[in-house]
Amino acid sequence: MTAGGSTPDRDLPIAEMGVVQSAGSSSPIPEATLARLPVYMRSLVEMADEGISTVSSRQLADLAGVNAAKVRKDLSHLGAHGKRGVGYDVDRLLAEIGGALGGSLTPVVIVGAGNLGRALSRYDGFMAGGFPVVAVVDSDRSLEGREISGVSITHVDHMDGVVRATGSRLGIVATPAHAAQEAVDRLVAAGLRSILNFAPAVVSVPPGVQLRKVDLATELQILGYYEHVRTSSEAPEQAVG
Amino acid sequence: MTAGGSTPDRDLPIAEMGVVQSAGSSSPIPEATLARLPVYMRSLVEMADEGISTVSSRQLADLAGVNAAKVRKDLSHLGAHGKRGVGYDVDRLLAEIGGALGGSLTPVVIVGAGNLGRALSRYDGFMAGGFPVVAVVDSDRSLEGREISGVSITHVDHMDGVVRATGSRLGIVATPAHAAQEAVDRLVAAGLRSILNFAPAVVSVPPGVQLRKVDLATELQILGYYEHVRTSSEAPEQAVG
DNA sequence: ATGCGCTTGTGCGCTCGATCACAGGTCACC
DNA sequence: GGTGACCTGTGATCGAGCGCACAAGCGCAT
Ligand SMILES: NC(=O)c1ccc[n+]([C@@H]2O[C@H](COP(=O)([O-])OP(=O)(O)OC[C@H]3O[C@@H](n4cnc5c(N)ncnc54)[C@H](O)[C@@H]3O)[C@@H](O)[C@H]2O)c1
Ligand SMILES: NC(=O)c1ccc[n+]([C@@H]2O[C@H](COP(=O)([O-])OP(=O)(O)OC[C@H]3O[C@@H](n4cnc5c(N)ncnc54)[C@H](O)[C@@H]3O)[C@@H](O)[C@H]2O)c1
Repeated sequence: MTAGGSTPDRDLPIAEMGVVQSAGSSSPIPEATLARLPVYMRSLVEMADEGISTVSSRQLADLAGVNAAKVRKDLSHLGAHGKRGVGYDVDRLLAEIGGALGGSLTPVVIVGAGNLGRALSRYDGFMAGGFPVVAVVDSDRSLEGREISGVSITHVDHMDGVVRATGSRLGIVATPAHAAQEAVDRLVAAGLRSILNFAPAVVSVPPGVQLRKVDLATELQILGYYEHVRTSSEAPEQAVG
Repeated sequence: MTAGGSTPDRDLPIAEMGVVQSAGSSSPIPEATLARLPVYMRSLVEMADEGISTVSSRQLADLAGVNAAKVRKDLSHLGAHGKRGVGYDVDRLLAEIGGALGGSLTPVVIVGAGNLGRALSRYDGFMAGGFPVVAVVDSDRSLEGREISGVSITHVDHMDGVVRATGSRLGIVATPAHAAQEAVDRLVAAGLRSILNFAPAVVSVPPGVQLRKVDLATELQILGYYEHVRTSSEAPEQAVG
């Protein structure tokens, strides 16, 4: 029950945990930086479209809504050398970030063709971002064969074959919570090593499998907390001057 | 996020550092803890359903997939006193967490009734979690009046009235990226102070407004990065071929 | 050639979160 | 009543990440 990949608890060999070492050409790249690279990329694409060829860390920081020093440190992680006194070359930066993030297409399989699964399947932003949805599976046989934006739904029992046939490298779980662990297990069994889970359930994966979760209910509840605190401290009037 | 509200501690003058403390009853509760409370809550609800009345930090930690000490420290933040040698009372803990997170219902308004907005509107988990979707607005007049799970779509121009009439306290932005800033501005103008943004755009809000974002594309890209690093370090021979 | 303004790259201190470890409290059982 | 197993609450330590601030590099105007 203790999630191996998501929360490195006690039993994991610490040596293997942290980052993905140095076989490739790139450096480790810290998570926090990693999470910002796509944001930079979006801003850079916009600039490139406008014909801007050079950008300073300050400008990029403003567009991305972060600190300029952070931008510089982030970019330094992927060896992107800008010119002092000038800034960074937009096109080169795009290439560097793109390369660091994986560059080529990463086909995605979605498990669960309900409300959320269908919305995700139809989302063209994934395709645009290099993550084409090439397969959708569900346990509901009545959905079998139905098409969603060019991809026909397959029964979850055939996941193995579908994953292999389509070359999916990344799985998205959009099943009810009680089926999430099973869905994840099947994805892992099919050979996937990167999974994004939308179900509000704690699932465990074997070591070496990357599991991330998107917990919308939790996001709402965090906002709800602040809302609650605000209203209960605003109501009793401004006691402190 | 140039947002003044999204990361309170960073943007505020250090003098103001303490969070919301003064008037309210509860302590500040750190973000990291806040994000885990809903997870604990889910596990606790399950246990309560099974008739379990007492839980130790170890048990809860296993269910939530985290460290036991972390559970204890988290719970200590909301003054939830367990009994040494025994554990925590499940029902009391549920009440305490529920109270800390806001307790009562927090009505939600969704901006943008496209793929994602409709999926979110139909999601009954929000209602179950205390966040009923009481309003849906869109700029597309052809959607006006159409119903989604009991809520009829209103034109975005009437947002003010709808928000007031429904008592919405929390806004969800599910518009295209280019309309996100406008949507946020309108929500703020309507009096909302807590917003969850799904659009992949950097939006800014006035100080005091809580803005959180859910960036699905970024999640995929982070996974894609690890996938990329793994494959390029696992199959150096095959890749060269 | 030289000075000046602009920008990068990064060392440093700080805060926050995670984990360990242990003292102190509780209960069951004999 | 005493003993031992168990569990909580928290001080201490460690690491990640953030932002400041500055030295070093670059290019243009003169
Ligand atoms: N809909 C939303 O907006 C939303 C928002 C936040 C979180 N979520 C979460 O996302 C998940 C999906 O939500 P939804 O609204 O799409 O639910 P849904 O009930 O509409 O769809 C779930 C789908 O999963 C399929 N399924 C069930 N068991 C399966 C299995 N073992 N293997 C494969 N497929 C299986 C079902 O047939 C169904 O089609 C849920 O866990 C939900 O909590 C949804
Ligand atoms: N669909 C997904 O699964 C998904 C996944 C990740 C991110 N997103 C993001 O969520 C957002 C919505 O995605 P979608 O697929 O639902 O897009 P969509 O195009 O299907 O829907 C967008 C809706 O917003 C409405 N809209 C446009 N401008 C508006 C305005 N100014 N005020 C109010 N409403 C307005 C449109 O009329 C439309 O109904 C996008 O930013 C997208 O990038 C979507």
